[in-house]
Order: sequence, then C-alpha cells, then structure tokens
Amino acid sequence: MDRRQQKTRHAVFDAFAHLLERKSYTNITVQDIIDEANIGRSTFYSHFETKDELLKALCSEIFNHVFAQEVFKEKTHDFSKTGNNNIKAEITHILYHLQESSRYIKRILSCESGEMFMRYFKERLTQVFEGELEKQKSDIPTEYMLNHMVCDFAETVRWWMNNERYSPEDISEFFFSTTPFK
Amino acid sequence: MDRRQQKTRHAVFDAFAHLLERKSYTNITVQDIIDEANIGRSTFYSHFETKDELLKALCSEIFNHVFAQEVFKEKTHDFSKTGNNNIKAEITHILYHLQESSRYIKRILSCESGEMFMRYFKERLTQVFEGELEKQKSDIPTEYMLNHMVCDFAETVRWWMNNERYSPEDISEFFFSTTPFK
DNA sequence: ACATTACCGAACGGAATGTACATTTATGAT
DNA sequence: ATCATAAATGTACATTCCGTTCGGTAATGT
Repeated sequence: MDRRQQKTRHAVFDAFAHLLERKSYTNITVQDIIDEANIGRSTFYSHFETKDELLKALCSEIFNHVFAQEVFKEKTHDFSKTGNNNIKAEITHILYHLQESSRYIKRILSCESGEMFMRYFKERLTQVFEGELEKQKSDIPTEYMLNHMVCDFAETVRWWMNNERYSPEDISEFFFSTTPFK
Repeated sequence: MDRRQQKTRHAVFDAFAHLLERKSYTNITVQDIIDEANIGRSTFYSHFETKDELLKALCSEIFNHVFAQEVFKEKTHDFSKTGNNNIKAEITHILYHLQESSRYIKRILSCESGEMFMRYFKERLTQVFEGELEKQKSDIPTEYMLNHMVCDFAETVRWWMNNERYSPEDISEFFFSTTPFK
C-alpha cells in the first residue's frame, strides 16, 4: 500500500480519536475531521464514504488486534480436549488485548459511537461463544443463552472501561462469577 | 392541556412510530414526520426541539406505563418482609407491561433509536434493582453487579422483542435462570 | 526518469435544519 | 354567543453540512 495512503489513514484515525475527546460523535462533522487531520476534503472521501464507515474501519482495526492470533488458532484446534479452563484463558487474553487499545475504546464508548462499537463487538463475540455454548446443557433456549453471554461480556467490558482500576484477571473473575458456564 | 396540543402530540408520536416501520431513525427527517403527521413545520418545532427530544418524550411515555402503579407502590412498602419472590413477581409484572407496548418498542428497537431506548430503559431499571441488590452478599463489587443485572435484563427484553413467541413467564424464567439472585 | 497514483482545495448543487412572521383557526372562560 | 388567548399554519430565509467534481500539484516506486 502506498505510503501516502497509510499516512492519510492514520492521520484520520488519530484526528477522529482526538476529536472524540472534545465532541460527541454526532457533533463531529466530516469537516472537523478533515481540519484536524490536515488533509484535503476530497482525500477524506476517497478513503471513507461516510463518517460511519470511518468508525467501522476503526473498529475493525481494533478488533483485528483484540481477537488476533493465537486465540483463533487455539479455537480451530481441538478445544474440547483441554477442558473448560481454556474459555477462561481465552477471555482473559482478550481482556488484555482490550486493555492495550483502551485509549481508543474509551473514547469511542464515551458517546453514541459506542453503540456501533458494541454492535460490532457483539458480532465478533458471537463467533467466540458460539462453539463454546454447544457443550452446555440446559432447558433454556440456546439462542437466549448465546445472546446472554455475548451481551454480558460486552457490557462487562463497557463497564470496565469506566472502572479501569481493575485488572484483566479481576474482570475475568467478575464475569465468570455471574456466568452459568460449567 | 389544550385539546389541539394533545392532538398534535399524538399525531406526531403516531407518525413517528409508523415511519419507523419503513425507515431507520437516522433516515427519518423532521420533514418526514411533519408530512406523515400532517402538521405545519413550525408546529412541530413548538412541541419538540429536536428529533431526539421527540424520541425521548415517546420513551418517557412508554416507561411511565411500563413502570407504573403498583410496582412502585410495592417498592415503597416494606419489600424485604415478603422475601425475594417479590422481585420475580415485579419483573414478570414489568414484562407484561412491556408486552402491551411491544408494538412501539419493537419499532424503536429496530434501529439506532433502540440504543437511546436502551439507555433510558437502563436508567429506570437501575432504580428498580438498586434496592434489591443491597440484600445480596458477594465478593464482587456492588457496582459491577448492579450494572450486570440492569444490562442483563435490558438485553433480555431486547432479545424478547425479536422472539415474541415466548410469554412473560417464560422470559422471567430465562432471566432468573442465569441470574445470581438468591 | 517516468508513468502512476494520491493529494489538494475551491466551487457547486442539494438536502435538511431551525427560525421568523404574518395569517388563520380552534379553544374555553365569561 | 362573544371574545381574548393561544395554537396551528405555511411560506420564506439564512445556515450548515454533505458529497461530488475537476484541474492542477506533489509524492511514489519501479
């Protein structure tokens, strides 16, 4: 990829994140971002169709980091063998990654953009929990349980981002203490 | 209140709800609402400052119904005497009220407006769960638990609105089956 | 060195917002 | 039934933001 494109892309992401410190998502205009990023108007539009697309792109970037690498490798490997402790390990692992991106995430979560973040986040989490849930047995509908787990974890993370005095291990502990995982 | 005002107010609420069937919240313009409600432009603005205010007003209307009457009366009475079964009764009661407003709620939840609905909803739920939680003992922070309960229930309701084949009792059952209430 | 590709930025049309105002109409109290 | 009050009307207008276009400039990498 052309260096100029990378530069622009990063400038926009950075500008966007910085603006989120001062203004709420809805109140940030494309022009604001352009000015803050110090790029031309048409340049912005050659990278992102809309402000929403920009947010989506930023979220993707974050999630590709958060859900990266070994996590998925381990998942495609035989997971059932090693018992249920691995889901806890996996969760903690994800929490560590989230902590690394927390500066971005906190800002995004601080306003309406947070809702979009949560939506994308839940999509990813659904993939993570889907497999894990098959092993559970219950008279409660599986779809309910899946939604429950995903929302539970996502909301835990949102809460955490406003209570950063806790460590990933703490949060993992909290999460599993209210969860019906066996 | 002047009959004309009531009429206008209802016309706007109705128009808004109908529009939500066809368009998403962001894509509905004030002009759309004005046309659908068949009122003058300045009339709308004399009632609601913005589209967001309109949504807020509609949510308030709904919640005043959902959390109405006996629920709060019972709460201000001595709740602890009757044991923890009452929280279950209260929840089921709220679920019945939600079902009655489900036509509105489903539409609101179907797009971005749903996030605002959820925010207001959680505010109300926090009040409901706050007292109930004091009786619980745990090494998990109370603030975490409160947030957990509130989000859990709110998300359960959101899920329910997309799975209406279940009864209020079913949902109550699901909810308490994953909840650490003693 | 050269073709390619990204960036620039002014300019424009269009859409939606929110306000202003002069006019008409409905309301409810006397 | 009258009448002062207050709400609704709708046109008009200034404003803001959006998304696109286009001719020209500068950076890139091969």
